[in-house]
Amino acid sequence: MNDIELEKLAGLLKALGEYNRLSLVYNLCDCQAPKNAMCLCDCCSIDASGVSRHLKILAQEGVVLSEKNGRETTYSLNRKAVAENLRALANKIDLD
Amino acid sequence: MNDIELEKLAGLLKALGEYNRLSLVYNLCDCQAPKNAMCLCDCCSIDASGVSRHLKILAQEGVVLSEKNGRETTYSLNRKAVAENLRALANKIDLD
DNA sequence: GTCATATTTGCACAATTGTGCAATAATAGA
DNA sequence: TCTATTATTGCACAATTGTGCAAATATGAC
Repeated sequence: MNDIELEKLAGLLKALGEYNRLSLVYNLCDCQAPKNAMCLCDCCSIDASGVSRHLKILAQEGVVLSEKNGRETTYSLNRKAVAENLRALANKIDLD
Repeated sequence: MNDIELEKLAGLLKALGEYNRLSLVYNLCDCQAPKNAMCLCDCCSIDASGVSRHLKILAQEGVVLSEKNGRETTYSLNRKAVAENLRALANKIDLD
């Protein structure tokens, strides 16, 4: 693991390591279909602009995938990628 | 997963989500025996006080275990606990 | 076109964070 | 005792972060 990859992994963990963002991720875990931002607003205690910014960060770090449909943007978890990164780190720390 | 647990998990991820701290963790991954702080200083570009603070944060979040032996404190990864948390999140995100 | 809905952005601000340097504490060894 | 080593803490400061509010943007519905 080189510096760049480490930096990238740190970015992912940092994105997940904020309460409201992790709440968004948990919320998205349980839904099959992508959700729009308004819908995701309900799961955390901040206003729409804050949710928008958090979703942007999550998208930048590859945690969520966003798709613009007309006037709404829907978000879904980038499940495989995120899980893979987390498992790789877990295995590095503790092979079983 | 209730709010408290989510907060705790966010704390763990946040602790891991900083470049120098993640470097410390990676460094500890590869060593069998606990390392002292001076030794760990070599793996990141900050001074001893910074390393001390980062290790304190990692210890608070349960990432590392510390043991005071005379004038040195040795650190080791809390492997099982950290890996378990990461795998639990990975499974939540992408059950396979 | 107008209006309503969904989202983003600009601005401000308080709070937190990461860092270095110097001082301090704690302790082993002479 | 004195000295060297290891680690932590106090202070300062720049940078980043999370947030709300208001304005702006985009687009669908009419």
